[in-house]
Amino acid sequence: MTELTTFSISELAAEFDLTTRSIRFYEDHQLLNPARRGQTRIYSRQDRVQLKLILRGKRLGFSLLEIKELFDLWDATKGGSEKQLRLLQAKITERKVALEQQQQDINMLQLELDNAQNRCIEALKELQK
Amino acid sequence: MTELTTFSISELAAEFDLTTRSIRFYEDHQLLNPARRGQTRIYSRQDRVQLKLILRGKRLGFSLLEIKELFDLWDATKGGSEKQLRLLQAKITERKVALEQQQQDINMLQLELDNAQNRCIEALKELQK
DNA sequence: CATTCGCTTTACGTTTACGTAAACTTACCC
DNA sequence: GGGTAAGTTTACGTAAACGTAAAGCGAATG
Repeated sequence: MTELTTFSISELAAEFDLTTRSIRFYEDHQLLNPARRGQTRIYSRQDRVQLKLILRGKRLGFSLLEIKELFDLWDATKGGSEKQLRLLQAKITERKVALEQQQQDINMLQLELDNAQNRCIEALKELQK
Repeated sequence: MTELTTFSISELAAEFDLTTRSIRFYEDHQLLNPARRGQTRIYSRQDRVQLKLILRGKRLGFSLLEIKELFDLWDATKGGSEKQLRLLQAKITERKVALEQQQQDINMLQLELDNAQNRCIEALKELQK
């Protein structure tokens, strides 16, 4: 019962619809850290999860640098000093505030889109006559 | 009873915490279209609303081009042909789907941030001992 | 054994969203 | 009317996030 537990770079590229160039770019900027067999990159399921997180962050408008910051903060939790941990707390809170702002933005925009849609429907009705 | 109904470029820059350069940049790319008194730009409340929308779009990770597209679509509603209107419908739906995806992303990320926060709190408790 | 296929590094090019500097009007204040 | 504060255009610079091309390695396939 051998589960598929590793991935090649092009498998991941296909699955998430991005280029291998992008994936290597993320690695260059330390957002990924796959194992190697010789020169070839081998991605674990953990690496794949990590990639998912990157893409999620991107969809939310975070820069790669900000995403890296979040990863680093997360890693720092293990064995951080009190000062580190308090800073981490602050950062997390900061993110949460930003996300709440985004929630609001989304709600507003959804209202406007609904609005536009109605206007659209009305206009179509007009044309029907 | 004279209400404050127009704004200078630096007033808006101050209010929304951006540079005048940015505001002029948006105009260059047809996201704004303020009146002029001589050379000087004069922004109406409508212009201010428009600027708000731009910033909201940006916070949601839209590019300026995408934001312009939304504006154009909105404007096209007045006096669009049926074909235009149907295309607009499709675009709006597309946007709504993307926003729902973002909602999900936000929810997931919020869970993870809560998670991280708890982990943080636990780590602090450990240090307390 | 030659080739093809996928992966690799290296490196220069491109787009987006502004920053920054220069050189110039316009408006207002004393 | 001289200065200064705020506005203007023009133009070159820059960081982020890749695209794309070149040139090479390693394995497997006919």
